[in-house]
Amino acid sequence: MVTIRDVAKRASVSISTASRILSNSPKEKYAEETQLKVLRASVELGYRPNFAARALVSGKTRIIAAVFPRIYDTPFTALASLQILSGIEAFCSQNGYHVLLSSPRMHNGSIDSGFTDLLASGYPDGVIVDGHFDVDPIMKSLNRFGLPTIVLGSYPHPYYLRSDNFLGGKLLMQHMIELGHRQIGLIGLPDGKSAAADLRLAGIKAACTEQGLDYDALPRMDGTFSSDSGAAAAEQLIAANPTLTALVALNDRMAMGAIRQLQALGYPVPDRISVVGYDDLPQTREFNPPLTTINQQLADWGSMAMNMLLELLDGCEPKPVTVSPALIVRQSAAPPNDQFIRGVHDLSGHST
Amino acid sequence: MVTIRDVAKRASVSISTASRILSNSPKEKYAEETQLKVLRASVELGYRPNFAARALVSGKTRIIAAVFPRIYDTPFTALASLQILSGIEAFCSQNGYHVLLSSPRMHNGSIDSGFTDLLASGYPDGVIVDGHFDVDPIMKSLNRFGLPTIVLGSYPHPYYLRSDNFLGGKLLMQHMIELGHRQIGLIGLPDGKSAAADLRLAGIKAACTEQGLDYDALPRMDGTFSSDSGAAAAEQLIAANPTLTALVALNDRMAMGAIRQLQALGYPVPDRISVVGYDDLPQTREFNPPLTTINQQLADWGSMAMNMLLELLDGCEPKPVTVSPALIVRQSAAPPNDQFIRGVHDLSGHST
DNA sequence: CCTGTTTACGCAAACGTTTGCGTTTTATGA
DNA sequence: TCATAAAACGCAAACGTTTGCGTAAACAGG
Repeated sequence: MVTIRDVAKRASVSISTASRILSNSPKEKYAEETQLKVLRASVELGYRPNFAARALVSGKTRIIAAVFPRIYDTPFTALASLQILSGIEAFCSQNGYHVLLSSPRMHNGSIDSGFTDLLASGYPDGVIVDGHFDVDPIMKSLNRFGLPTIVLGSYPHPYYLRSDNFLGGKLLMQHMIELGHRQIGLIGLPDGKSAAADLRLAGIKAACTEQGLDYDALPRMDGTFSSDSGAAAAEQLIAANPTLTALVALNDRMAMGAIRQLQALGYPVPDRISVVGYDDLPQTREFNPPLTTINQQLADWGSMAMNMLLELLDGCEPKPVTVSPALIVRQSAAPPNDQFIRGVHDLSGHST
Repeated sequence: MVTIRDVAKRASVSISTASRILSNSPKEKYAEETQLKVLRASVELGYRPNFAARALVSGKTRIIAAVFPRIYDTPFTALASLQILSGIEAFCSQNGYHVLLSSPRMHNGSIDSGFTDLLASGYPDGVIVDGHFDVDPIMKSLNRFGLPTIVLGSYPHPYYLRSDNFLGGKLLMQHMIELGHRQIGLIGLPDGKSAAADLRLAGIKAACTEQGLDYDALPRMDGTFSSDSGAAAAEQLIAANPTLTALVALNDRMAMGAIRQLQALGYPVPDRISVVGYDDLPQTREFNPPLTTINQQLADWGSMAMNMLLELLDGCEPKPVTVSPALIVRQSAAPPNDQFIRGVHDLSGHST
């Protein structure tokens, strides 16, 4: 291994001079000739600063821990997490940071000791936690060690980055109402199950109120996030309310399940009934029909979170950020089709 | 920060004694009383060894770099990568290692300098590279720094971990033949495009030869990995060969596209025609019908790769591993159905 | 030519560990 | 009781950097 000592010797300067030139500390000035000597020696020897030594003296590792508790459990949310991770990593590699991936596992109630050791050993300079799940024990550990932390999602924390789920729900419902739908079924989630879902529903309600629709009169069926639960909810909703012209699901998976079920029952989407989702999962683009949904701009989250974290590392107080989602109009929602509505009872007889 | 010095002082022993007891070096023996004193002092003060100092003196960081070049590009292969990553991380956290995630980006032809800096700075002790894509420039960098490396996939390397694609293809084809299919269409990939695909085809051919089927006579249409290309291939195949009773696709995405297209054209799967894929993507389970496919045991790859890497770090020569894939029988393939075969021309008239 | 200031650079301590070797204490044997 | 061996522990160097401070050289003004 070629050390800074070797470089200094070859350039016939002292170690401190070499160090200062190589890490171009801003304050000091050096003769141009000296700089060149050192720089040349450095490349000739292929010098690479030893990171451990740097970390030891500076107290900074330039490592960021990305804590994504359940990234491996559920393939669907995993893709969303990956989008965020991608942003984090891109930002880090451009700014000389590195990403340590950590997915702490629960060991009969308490956290994986590997995780706490990681935090305690002065390893990462800062942490970005995916707070979309229940991360209470994790946050407790983090607080204990006082590491600069940014939280993604709804978990309460002074430095958060989250999506405006209220706005998202509102945008989605506004779109359906503007298309002309009045008979709208909701595929929801049980109240209190997910903070994000509750807010989306609140947004939906707000849109109704604004447009003079009675939210409480809308038929609603709750699912469990999964595609199958969406399918079941759709079947029950349409059976109980044959005049529905639209279904609003609180996530894409349930929306896709609903569409598949409706198609199987002989209800073309969107010709007979419109269905929209929420999340803009990658596969919704390849879905048939491509899904109208809400995109949370996850691709930008990584760099935004890192910017906040770097502020925090600089000792500043970053402002928490609430990201505005965007409506993505594709082909699973269309204006209600009178022809189908009149023929609804005949049509439904087709289904097996 | 509480250092080992503090612990030593509180236990009134020397630093070296404290160090040896805390890092329980095997050779030395200490009076039980001393051990207790030190251990007690350690927990009372909440001592955590400083990782940078350890790394500096030992020359080992206990960091493993997981290099997944295009993990963020393609959501589909991303899920496979995540499965592997999950295994790597689980193994690492159980063995006191940490995972540094790196997805080097190409910058007009040459690699992201952040990546090479990472490797050169003595950061990771070892590297696991996903060699399923074109990783030539990355491997060049790695070789330059001589880091212990394990390669996943078909990229040529002394220490590899790969799937037996030949066997997978063979298992898949055998299954179709055993179900009774003889009129089988292939949804392939252009020869030479992917080493894995070529081997899968070779395995398919071998199964044919064994069972007395003329491989070269099988109608084949090549796709481009994507769902849409699978749909197009299926449509052309069935149009040109109306007596086909089965389609074998070289990956799940094309298989799923094919099924969707066939269903849209009025060919029920698997009643009229069977379709199988390869990869066992997570979504194939929720697909309708659930896909019969080949599982590559990716969940085990992480720990296997890590075992190889640790051997390498110990100075041993790990044996490269070829993992045997497994046939996953679900519901997208069934025996050929004579009734449908006879009525094939009538049925196809139904499609729009 | 002398004093004072700036510029350019070097000395050495410090960061928190590990570890080879030396030293002290205790146990062993005669 | 003394020599010897074994056990238990401490000293100090080393890992590769960064950085506060000191110093020599160059330069300015009088």
